[in-house]
Amino acid sequence: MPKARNRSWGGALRRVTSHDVAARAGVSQSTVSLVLSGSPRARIADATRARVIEAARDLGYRPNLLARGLVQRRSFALGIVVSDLDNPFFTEVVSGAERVAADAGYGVLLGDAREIPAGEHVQRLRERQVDGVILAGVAMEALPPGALAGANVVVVDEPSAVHPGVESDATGAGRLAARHLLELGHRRLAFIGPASASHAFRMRERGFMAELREAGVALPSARLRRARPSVAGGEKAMRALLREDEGTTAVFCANDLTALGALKAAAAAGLSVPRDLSVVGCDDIEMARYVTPELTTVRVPARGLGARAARLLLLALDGRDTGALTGKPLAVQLIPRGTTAPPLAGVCP
Amino acid sequence: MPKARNRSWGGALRRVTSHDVAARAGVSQSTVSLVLSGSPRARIADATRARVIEAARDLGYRPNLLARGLVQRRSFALGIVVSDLDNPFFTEVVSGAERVAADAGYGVLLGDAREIPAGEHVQRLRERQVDGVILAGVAMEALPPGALAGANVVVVDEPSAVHPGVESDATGAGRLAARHLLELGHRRLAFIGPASASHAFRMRERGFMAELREAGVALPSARLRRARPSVAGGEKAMRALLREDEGTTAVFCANDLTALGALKAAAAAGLSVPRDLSVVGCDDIEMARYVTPELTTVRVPARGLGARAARLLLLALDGRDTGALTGKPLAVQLIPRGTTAPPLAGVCP
DNA sequence: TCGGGCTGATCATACGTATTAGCTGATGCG
DNA sequence: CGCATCAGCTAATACGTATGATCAGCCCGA
Repeated sequence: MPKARNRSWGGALRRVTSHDVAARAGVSQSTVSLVLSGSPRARIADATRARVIEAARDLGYRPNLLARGLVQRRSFALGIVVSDLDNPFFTEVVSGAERVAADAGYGVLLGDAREIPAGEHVQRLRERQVDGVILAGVAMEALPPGALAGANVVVVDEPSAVHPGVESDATGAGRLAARHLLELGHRRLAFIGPASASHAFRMRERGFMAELREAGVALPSARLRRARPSVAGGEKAMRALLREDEGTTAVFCANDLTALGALKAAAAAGLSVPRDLSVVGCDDIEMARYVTPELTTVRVPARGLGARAARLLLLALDGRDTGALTGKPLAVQLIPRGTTAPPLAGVCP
Repeated sequence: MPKARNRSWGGALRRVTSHDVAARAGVSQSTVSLVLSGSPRARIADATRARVIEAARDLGYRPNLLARGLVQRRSFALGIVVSDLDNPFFTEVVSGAERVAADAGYGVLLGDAREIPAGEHVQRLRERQVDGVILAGVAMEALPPGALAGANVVVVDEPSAVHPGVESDATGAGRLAARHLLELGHRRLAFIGPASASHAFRMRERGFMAELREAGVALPSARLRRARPSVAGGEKAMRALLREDEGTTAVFCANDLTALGALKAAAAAGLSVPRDLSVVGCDDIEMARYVTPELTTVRVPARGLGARAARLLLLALDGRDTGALTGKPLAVQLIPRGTTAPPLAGVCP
């Protein structure tokens, strides 16, 4: 059997390199590099430039970004770590960030912090030399100290003295929910949310409470329920609330998944929403429009947060001024739908 | 102002390299490499090994995976390109793949084919030297010829003579839906699905049609509606169906998003589901359980597909036998819920 | 005494690119 | 004619790691 010259199967093809292009164009490798990716002010004769480009096209040359990254000390990739890839809110954040990163020619490395802790993901991403990292839904305290030292990081909905951040108006979200329910006439309100280290959750709760306080409405501790921010968590918390408390007429949930769980539990208990109970969520994930009745919620622009985080990161990498993008929280908006209504009057209207 | 020795701000820290570790441990760089990532059978004295490990720990050494990838010609990363990152089905596929890849120490590069075509994503991923690529929801014909030449590719739910694939039993899904509706007594059936190049969609349709044919039930062309596989597409198609056709008692939609759209249109037309119309979806995305009534659908294990694709890819990269994982489609399962019921009898039961 | 085998480490090089300094010939200028 | 300038290209090197070849001892058997 004769030795195969160019085995196209059973072994990796030899990648075509800039040296191959150089040989075919009759120039040096440096020239190829200058033509194909050098600064545009490089002085190359038009004829030479054309020969190189043609040779590259003929050979199907593709630069090796690992090599480029090694010498430039930039990988033109960024990482994004989210707390829960199964939460539609975070997949929207990812989706928004992916789009602007890809448009800018950046690669996107993904990390889901459910199985592997966020700190570990950050380590790995840094080993891969990503130019920056976006953290969403990850509490800073959950990271080992120094994990982010010297890294370009943008945090979503989490305050940081050292890293720039992108945030939604979480306090405002809580206030909007409270005001909506108060205006409908509710006075016996409950809150379901996580005892989470996550800042956004804390602020939604705080805004809700502040608005109640300012309206002179009290929220007894029995109506403050802790739950993991998932459907199952919301369901469980709602069951407990219904068991231990009689008079609640409206409940605000820290996110939509929780609210969906609450709706489930309410239905299971034979309650009719919004007649017997009003429910407000937060996030406005797509699902919120498909439950019946449709979920009243506070819209948080997840895709916008992701996109803005990516833009901020890219600007910072270019050493550009990031002032214009930082500072002002993204606006949230109450979306009144079908799960809220005035409370049933005591006996008769 | 004295010159800062080690500026920790205002400039990138010099990364600590294996040379630094070598210097501190009093050995050569090669030794460091052998200790930290050489084959375990490398002959290194225990004392030396300990010194190196300690030095690495003290300095916080992290290997540069770009450099490693360059020399090993492996990046230990894989790419995943999906047709639509906003479709929960595909985010589940991604989620499943990410988990097994991360567990195996692989990085995951993400590409969304809505803005940038799949072929372009594949090119970029190959420039980044990913070891393999997973394609989900991407029709092979949509790729420029040769885009995958010489690459390790696993396709999800798309047949390929050249690349290994992972698939669900799409024909079976169509058959299950048909059988379910037939058993309930429906005879005037409709189908809503994309005129898509995607194989899974075609097979779902084909299975549905085959089952009807074998049962001697005809499906007139007015009841075969084309729609983009999204909520909006389903809604539009359902509106058209209701406008142009009177007698339909049940409809099978090629995926759940389409079915949700159909439900929307039905409700808008004043129809009561499942009394006036039965609807069956396909995928069993999480949303399916939150509409009211809950959507009857055929469960396709999205996460399983993603996980299996990743496992298959990793096996292939190790040159291991992939036979055990390939071949048998993943089973699908009818999930009867609230959107299907027997048809209303002609006049009176 | 010599050679052979073994252990434990190092030397040198390659991976594919970007980039700086330098080379060559031609042109301009006094 | 002498020298500086400049366009257009190349040679050489660095990026940080992995790895095959090599080497220094050292012990042992003949």
